[in-house]
Amino acid sequence: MLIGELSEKTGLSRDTIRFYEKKGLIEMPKKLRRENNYKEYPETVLNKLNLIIKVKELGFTLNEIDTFFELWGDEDASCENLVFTLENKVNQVDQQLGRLRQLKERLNESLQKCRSSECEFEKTIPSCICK
Amino acid sequence: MLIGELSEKTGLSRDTIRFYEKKGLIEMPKKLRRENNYKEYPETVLNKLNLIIKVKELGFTLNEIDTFFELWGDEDASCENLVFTLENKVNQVDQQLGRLRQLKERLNESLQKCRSSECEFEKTIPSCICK
DNA sequence: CTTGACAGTGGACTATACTCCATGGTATAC
DNA sequence: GTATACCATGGAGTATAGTCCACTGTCAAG
Repeated sequence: MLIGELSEKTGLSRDTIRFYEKKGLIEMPKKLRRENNYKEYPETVLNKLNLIIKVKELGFTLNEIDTFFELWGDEDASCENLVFTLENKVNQVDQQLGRLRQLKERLNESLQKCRSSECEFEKTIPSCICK
Repeated sequence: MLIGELSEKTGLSRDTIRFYEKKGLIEMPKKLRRENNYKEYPETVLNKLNLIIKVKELGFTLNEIDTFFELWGDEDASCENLVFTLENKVNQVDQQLGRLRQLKERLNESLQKCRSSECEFEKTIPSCICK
């Protein structure tokens, strides 16, 4: 199929598909062209793009997805590698959650100070933030 | 003081200070120069940079900080505006927390499938992610 | 034939927060 | 004088994930 059809089937823009191709996430051998040099995208590329979409939804970056494919994009792919990859991402998310919780605490501390009239401005600098 | 001293006192690089100045976060009137055209940064700029550092630690972007200063960078500044600003940021953080929690759930769902041997590869596509 | 849509390629742009590079001037120590 | 560090300015580069622009070619419909 041509890129327009692929775009429609995946919901990705043509530019996005070209971007992924340029980035190496999908591969098109030179011979997969029509006579007018238009690219004939095979079903495998459609499948791969759908996978990219799903994996991106799970919070993976394009670079991570690239590494992802290297790890288990072969015929020998197994769920062991995948478990490892997913566990790593869960860890990342946990760390982010931790950081956000801390940030929220700090914000609430400053808020408390502000609300309790302890806050004052010294030379446009609010004490609830700087002390 | 010169930019090197300011850099040392704030922990920010010279380039970062110049970047903030270019971005308008700190202001240097043209007349605050030495005879050799070197900039003479007053104490107020040091104070402001320290505030920027603190506010960035609270999760605000530089653009947000810019708006921040407009709201309560005047002599009439009060904690009312500040409370509003901080509450908004807490809300943002809460939303991010929500998104991350959902993401974690989805990851754990895929992980569960993977671990339970329900997972299989169809044409390099793992079913735990695509089904 | 003309027009409009589609396809291809390469490059620039967007947003964010810096960081690096190039060039030229200033000041100090050897 | 030389070397080194500091200062100034402007512009490019980095990372990420696209998006837009310019140009050329192809194809189908009017």
